[in-house]
Amino acid sequence: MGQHSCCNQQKVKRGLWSPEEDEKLIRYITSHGYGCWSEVPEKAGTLSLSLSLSLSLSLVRATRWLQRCGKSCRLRWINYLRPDIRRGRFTPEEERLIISLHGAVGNRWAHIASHLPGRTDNEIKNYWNSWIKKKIRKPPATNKPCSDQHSQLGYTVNRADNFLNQDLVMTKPPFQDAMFSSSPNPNLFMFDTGNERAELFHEPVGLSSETWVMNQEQGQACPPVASFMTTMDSHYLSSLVENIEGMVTMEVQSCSVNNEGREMGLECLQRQEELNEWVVESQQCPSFLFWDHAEGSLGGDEIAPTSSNSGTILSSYPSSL
DNA sequence: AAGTTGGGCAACCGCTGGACG
DNA sequence: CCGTCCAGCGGTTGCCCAACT
Repeated sequence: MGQHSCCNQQKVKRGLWSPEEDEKLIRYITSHGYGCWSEVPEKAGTLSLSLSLSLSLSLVRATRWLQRCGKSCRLRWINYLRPDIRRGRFTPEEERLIISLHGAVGNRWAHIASHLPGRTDNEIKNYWNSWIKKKIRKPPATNKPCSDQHSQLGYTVNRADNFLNQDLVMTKPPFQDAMFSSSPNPNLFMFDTGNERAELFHEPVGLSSETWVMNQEQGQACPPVASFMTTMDSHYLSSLVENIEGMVTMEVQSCSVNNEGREMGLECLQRQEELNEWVVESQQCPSFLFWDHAEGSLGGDEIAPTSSNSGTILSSYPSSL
């Protein structure tokens, strides 16, 4: 546990920043900008020296340098002192965006922050972690909007809590398009690939109720079941269950993934038949999420053609999200 | 009133990758 | 190609303070 390399040169202070230190940094950055963070502490202190002529010499000596490492200065500026920082509670819109983006990109806080002007990655990360803690502690809800319908249909309505103790695969490189290209029902899945992943979360294809199609088998109008696969972590799963009205949760236990996803697809197909009934009854438009909690790695190139994975199918992704 | 607990969050640490000599 | 430096990132720590006992 050594000091960071940039902190070796001289004795640096750690811990909370004092208002004086903040002032030094702000003065320096606003008048000079920041080029090389490692130079900021000394230069900021020098600037402060010229502004501190009225102080006693000893005090000036003591404050000559901003006794922080450049890294600390950078962090302080980016996370706290920057003028465009937006503070205060997250709005519901921001919350939704965070949930959506987190589902798409995982713990890439900087990426998520880039979509929320004025918010820092640190802030979002802290928010997410504390928020999730709260969610986990919450006692299980007893009246999910769809629970009645699902119990009638024999669906398993899961709560996030049921999954939180399982080993989860955090967001991994996305699945490959070709991975399950010959899945028995091509409508059942869409596969998120690379950069398209986030878009899928924003605008799940086929979720519009205006594009309902005839279900040939049942002869009834039925919304297309737009589906996509993703790896999800427990946090995101929790947020879905807790916040999305009309959440439908379906589970496929211990399905295996063979080289073409056939076996998994078959099981999903059975589920889809059940789902179709529900769709007709409820006039709702769900989609599938595939949540993998398999042992070992899953996702992207790491999916070996013959690997066997357990998995969970979660459905419902209302278009209102 | 004093001690304890837990949440919020600022700050730190270690790692990674890009730039550059 | 290799080594060094540095910015940036995500995980983690630890402090502060309010709520609770």
